[in-house]
Amino acid sequence: MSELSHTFAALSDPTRMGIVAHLATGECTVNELVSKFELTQPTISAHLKVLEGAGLISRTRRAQTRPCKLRPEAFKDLDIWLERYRTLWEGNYRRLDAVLDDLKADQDS
Amino acid sequence: MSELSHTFAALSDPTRMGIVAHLATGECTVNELVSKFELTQPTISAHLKVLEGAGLISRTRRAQTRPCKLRPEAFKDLDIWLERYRTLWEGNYRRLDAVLDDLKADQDS
DNA sequence: AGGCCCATTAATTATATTGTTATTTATCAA
DNA sequence: TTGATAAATAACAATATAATTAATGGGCCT
Repeated sequence: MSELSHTFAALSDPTRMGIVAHLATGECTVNELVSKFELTQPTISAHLKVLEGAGLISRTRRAQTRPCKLRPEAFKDLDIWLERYRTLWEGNYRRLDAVLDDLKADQDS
Repeated sequence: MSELSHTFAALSDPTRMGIVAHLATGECTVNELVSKFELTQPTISAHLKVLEGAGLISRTRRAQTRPCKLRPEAFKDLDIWLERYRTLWEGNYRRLDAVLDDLKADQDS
């Protein structure tokens, strides 16, 4: 149910990629991101909403702030998707059977 | 110069994800894709243009047809990007040093 | 309660995306 | 050269995205 196309859409904006890269260093609040990227605060909030909707980040409440952090599961899902294509550039020393099964399943759907 | 955000944008459309999945089975022409996805030929052509612009596919000329195939380098680039985040969900048995170096480089830019 | 700070929501604008139909270009084959 | 087929381009409509400013909501102080 994770709708990977939403994840890709969320990552298709350079600002959001930047936010994600920044969050890789650890949690941070909206205003911290506002001062890092030269955009207004509502713009940053909108980007965070997209990232959250795609499952790339999660948010909590701490006093007045709403710190966000990366959601590992989203990245794991990306890796699983990419796995299908790994044989394109790597020797096929990984699970080629799984790749073929996936493709078969796609054709049935 | 590979502009990963373009790659993500290209993959953010379900039709284009479908095209990519289909191309994983091998080369195919525009019309083959038209009959697989229920969209008009110009629409498919437009999608292919986006995928080509993002470097995800390459195209050749064979008689009247323009077969397309996946470009492994694009997927490799995705994997390299994802590498930074792998420590989020895996034990950090991979190149943690490289991850930290990357983050440092980002902050300088 | 009143003020301050962090963040969201509303309204608006400009631009990009995705699809359509109609037309054009290009290659093959007779 | 003519006709057929493959694909690209043009013109256009509908919707989505990303940014802004202005207004609102909510938690923390004294």
